[in-house]
Amino acid sequence: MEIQNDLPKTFDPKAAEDKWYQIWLENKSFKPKKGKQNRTFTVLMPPPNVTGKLHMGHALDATTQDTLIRYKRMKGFETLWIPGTDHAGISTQAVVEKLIWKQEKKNRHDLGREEFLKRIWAWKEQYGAEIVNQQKKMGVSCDWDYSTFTLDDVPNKAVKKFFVSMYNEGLIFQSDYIVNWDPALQSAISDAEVEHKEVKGHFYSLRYKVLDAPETELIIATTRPETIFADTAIAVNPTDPRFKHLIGKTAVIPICNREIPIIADEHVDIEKGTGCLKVTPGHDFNDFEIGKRNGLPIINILNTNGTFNKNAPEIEGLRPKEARAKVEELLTELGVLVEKKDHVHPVGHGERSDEIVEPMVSKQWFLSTKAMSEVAVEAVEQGEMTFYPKGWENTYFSWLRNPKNWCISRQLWWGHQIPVFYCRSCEAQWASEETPAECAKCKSEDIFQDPDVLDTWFSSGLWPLSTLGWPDETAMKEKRFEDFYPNATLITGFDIIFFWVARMMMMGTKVTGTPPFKDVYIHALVRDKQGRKMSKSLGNGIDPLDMVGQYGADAMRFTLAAGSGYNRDLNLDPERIEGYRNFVNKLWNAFRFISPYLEKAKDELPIHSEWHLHDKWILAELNTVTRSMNEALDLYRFDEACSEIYQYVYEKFCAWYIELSKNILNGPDERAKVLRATMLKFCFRKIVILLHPVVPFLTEEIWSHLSGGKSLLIDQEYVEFDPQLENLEVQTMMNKFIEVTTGIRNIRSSVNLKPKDEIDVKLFTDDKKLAKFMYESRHFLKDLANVKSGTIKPKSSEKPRRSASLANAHTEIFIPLEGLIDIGEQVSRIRKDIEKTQADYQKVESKLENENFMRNAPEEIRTEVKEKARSFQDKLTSLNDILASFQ
RNA sequence: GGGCGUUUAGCUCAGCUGGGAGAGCGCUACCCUUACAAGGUAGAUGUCGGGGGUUCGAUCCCCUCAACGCCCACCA
Repeated sequence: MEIQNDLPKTFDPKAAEDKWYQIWLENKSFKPKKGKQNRTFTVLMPPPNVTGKLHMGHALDATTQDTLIRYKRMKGFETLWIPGTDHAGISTQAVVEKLIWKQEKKNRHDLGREEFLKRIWAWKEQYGAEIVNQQKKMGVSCDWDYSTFTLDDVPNKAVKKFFVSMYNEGLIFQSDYIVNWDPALQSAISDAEVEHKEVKGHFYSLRYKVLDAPETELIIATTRPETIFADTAIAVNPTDPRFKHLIGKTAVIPICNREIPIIADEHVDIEKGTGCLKVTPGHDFNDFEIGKRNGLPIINILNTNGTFNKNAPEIEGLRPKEARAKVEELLTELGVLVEKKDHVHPVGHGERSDEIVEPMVSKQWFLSTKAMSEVAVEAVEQGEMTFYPKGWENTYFSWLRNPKNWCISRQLWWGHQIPVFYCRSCEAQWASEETPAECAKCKSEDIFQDPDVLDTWFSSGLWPLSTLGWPDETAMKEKRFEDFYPNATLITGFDIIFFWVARMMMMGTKVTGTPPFKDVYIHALVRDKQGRKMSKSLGNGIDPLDMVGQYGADAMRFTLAAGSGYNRDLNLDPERIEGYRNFVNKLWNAFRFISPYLEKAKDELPIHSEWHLHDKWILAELNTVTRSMNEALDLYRFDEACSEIYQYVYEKFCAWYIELSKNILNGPDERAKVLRATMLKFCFRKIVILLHPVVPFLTEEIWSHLSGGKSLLIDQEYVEFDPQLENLEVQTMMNKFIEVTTGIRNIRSSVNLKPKDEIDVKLFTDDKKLAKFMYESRHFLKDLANVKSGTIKPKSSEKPRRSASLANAHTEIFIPLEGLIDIGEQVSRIRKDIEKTQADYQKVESKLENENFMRNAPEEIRTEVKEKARSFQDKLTSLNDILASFQ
């Protein structure tokens, strides 16, 4: 049969991708539409940072979310997927500062706040647009009209509204408190932004003099000798017998010779170090607490850039590393350095700058999260919000059950400026959503706004609200806040469970009383094929757009979806994308095969009685895969959904159904031809519907042919399980048919028959239904295994001698080739099979002989095992007969 | 120091409530067979990390050891 076909042999993704994306946009397919579910389904895209280009993690975000949203849309939910971008305070400011320094050798202070912000906005416009462009290439079906940037008007209002209300409630407060100070950024950062890394340092033991007890010397161990200038006490444990008598006495700090009290504090660990702790309330978190408990003064010895100030005159102007060397030198000179040994210990580093963070006391804004975090924990405990996979709730809990005040102020320029105002005349301080013209108290016009900006995650925490218009009533109405809040599912990576998920839960629940989403699906982290994190320094990053260009968006999406289940790593090998590109192309070619028959095909299925056994089978299998896919997608098992449909398309549909159809489509029976064409079309429509959420472009392209261009696939209803299509009997029959056919091919291969060599096959089976079906299928066997002639008889019939042969549980297959085959080879092949079957048989037989098994195992299992034993026995009998025929 | 996770075919991984070890890629042989060589047919490969326990039965449950990875933690 020569097929006249204008369709190209390989699918060209490029043309289809741009074309269909444009059409979907024009058709407003991404906009929410009421469906048969009469329910909304909202997904919030984690807004990418405007720092640069998208990476594979974003592609995974996009793929899983788009798959979910297309699936739910087709299932009849009124879906809304909200895109957006994040200003990413520190990151973006740092990137732009670096760029300006490189190009103009100017820092932000040289430019001034206004000019510098102008530059960042220009950067944002450029990269924001590029991000959107990249997302479109991946096929994301989000509602672009909802697109929001964190510094837009409404999010600004949200931030101010929340801040002011928390300020007035007393939950946001300003305090001189010890914070993580990043000297590179010259800003405070939050606990969550500090990474602890193991650092090689030294343990210094210093000798202190004690006044009124000249015979006593205290030995103090420290890793940071340079901080002695800020010490305001020595602490010992109140129960420590070694030092009890010294409590209340005075010690003298070497170098600066300042006198400090020896105090008692529970915090001091008797076992650790020497049992004596130098207390530095200005530059250590624990010491700060000790200082508060004991009313100690605080001394700050650092400048904001990380150098030492005049409070440490001997090392003024030096950086900590140099200062340490200098202090070591001085201590040695004084003879008070008793010991110095190597010591590995964890040191906090800034997440963005990678600089050592210096604890420092400074005036910052804090949000008290204690009450909010309790509510956020409860929401998950009571099932109002569920993590998929469930294990991640532990991570979430561990963070929220140990709440600390969140330092929300940053000494940066790029971000939401803190809406707190000060009066120079009367020193009043107040928070306001509107920018005031005068002091709220004394009406003076000499007022100014707090120069700091808020932590980026402050606005991120309000994202589910602000993207739907909150708190602007007009915007909320327009964006249908009531209908779309709360979100259905949040999809994101585990690295931001603390930063983002926890904060959204706290803040969203605080404002509305309802958690911002019902499900949180945590996807894996994309790594390279060796499992290493993709990073610039390793140069192992894969650019999603490169992959789209090389293999097509569909192939990349399928690869990412196929790798997304409940795993925490996704090791991506570009070869896998190539493999799935081949799958996409396979589907295309299956369609090419069908396309000439589409004209003949009817749109409605004929009545059931006309269906061929093949038809019943392929529909039953389709039904099975439909159920699996629905179940898998409902549980965010994208990997299972993909493997189910992959298997169906490749094995069931292409390898068997299409191959079996050729005979009919080439045959003389016109009615059968129409029926088969109709069936092929029907199944193919279902296949592309099932696949569309993962593989949107190719399926839409094929749909345009299947539907005659009358409708869009994106708008179709998803396939649902149909109990009427179940047909276990037919599936069993086809499995036997496939076994026999494969058996014949197996024999052919074992005796090196060429595909062109026609054969005569003698089948022996006692399964009458199978015998009948095999007989009816004789023409198909010609196509499938080049069988020219054959017979089917009961097993008791006389069998050919010395033939190439094989047996399974139900059928013995003989290909008479006397004189053409190597008898020895055949005999050894049969013997090997006997051995294996014998072993299998003995395994199950021993179970049946085991009294305990027969007594304890459930009926179901016993029957199953008996069934197996019988089939192994049947196969053995047949194999032994065959072996005998060679004697 | 605390917590979590991983360990199954050469590679990447699946294996859902315990009941004859799977997929994809790769590999081998043969085939340009009339949708597809980005293809077809057939095939090889596993002490399911080690040890113990529960059970009629363990890749799956419990204990223990080991290796690797991640997160958290006050830098004495």
